Amino acid sequence: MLASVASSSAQPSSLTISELSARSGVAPSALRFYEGLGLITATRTAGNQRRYPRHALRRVAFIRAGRQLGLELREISESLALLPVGRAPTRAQWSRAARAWQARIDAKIAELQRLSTTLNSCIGCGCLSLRRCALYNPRDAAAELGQGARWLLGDEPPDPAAE
Amino acid sequence: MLASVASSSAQPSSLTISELSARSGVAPSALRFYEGLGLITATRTAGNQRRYPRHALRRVAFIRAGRQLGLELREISESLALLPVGRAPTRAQWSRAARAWQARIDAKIAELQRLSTTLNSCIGCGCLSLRRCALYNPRDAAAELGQGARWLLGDEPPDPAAE
DNA sequence: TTCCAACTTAAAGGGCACTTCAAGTCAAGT
DNA sequence: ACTTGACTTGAAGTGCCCTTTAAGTTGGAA
Repeated sequence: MLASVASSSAQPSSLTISELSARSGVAPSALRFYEGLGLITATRTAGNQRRYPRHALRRVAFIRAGRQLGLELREISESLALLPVGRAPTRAQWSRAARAWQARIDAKIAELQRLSTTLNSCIGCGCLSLRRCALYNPRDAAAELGQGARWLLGDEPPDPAAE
Repeated sequence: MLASVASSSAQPSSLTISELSARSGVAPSALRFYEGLGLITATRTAGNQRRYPRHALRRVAFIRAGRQLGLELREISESLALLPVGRAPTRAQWSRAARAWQARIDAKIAELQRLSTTLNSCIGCGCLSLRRCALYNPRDAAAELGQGARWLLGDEPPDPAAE
């Protein structure tokens, strides 16, 4: 079962696809899929089976982190391009790659916090007007309408016609 | 062009699908799709065209916010069930619905911050070991390995065999 | 009345990220 | 040698979220 080649001890110098799958938590089919997209690479044995260098694990972890972040594989692929394929990244390389993600994470968090405060303010002020609530006009609500009556709960202040 | 029925003034009492589309930023096809899933509803004119009450805009905004959050339409549908279909929500109803989202937003932010600190620590300490880096074993890395040598950059400390 | 833009439907298509399947090959133990 | 489990491929299937298309109807202005 152990497909380790040389060292029978703790760390095999290369991983089979099922080993990489087990250690990364990513299905073999997904790993093949990633390979098809060029996100990871593998060498082949004489019998045409894939063997992954250990640092493929890093790439896969990177991919999963990106997916979790909500990025598409194409975008992940671009960030991944900052890391060397055949060997472990240098500290500088890793730093560059990680920093690229950092920006996206920060943006994502900021976006969520904006949504959060918007929702909170909707609760707090009871502002359920279609025209005034920031939820409806996310990008320009605050700027566009600086003042105006503050009616609660109803969609509109005049026009009591119900439907 | 204006499909407003009664009031020719500022706010039509109901919206055509293209009006709702324009005001929500969601394509008509998506609105029909949402309707098929029961996320929004519309009355029909004598000629079978959809007419949306103005507060449909709120529902659509809610849906988009949820999508932005990364939720599936099925989950959004559940939260949406807290809001009344035929009229504007009361403050209490809105509060309940919004609070449900708040929890998810908070969780998502926490998750992103975890990823952020993980990446940062990887850069800071230069920890690129496959076995030690939190990126590889997100859930148990910190717990599993409390001590050990701190080698930098290489995948492994012994076993200098390259491939 | 005539015209055209906007609307209707059902069905098919598309992008993404995979998974599943079928049919076969490889590796390793007995 | 044989068996069994892990591997290989390409193609098709899946789930989600829509979009596009085709063919026809409606609504409002000229």
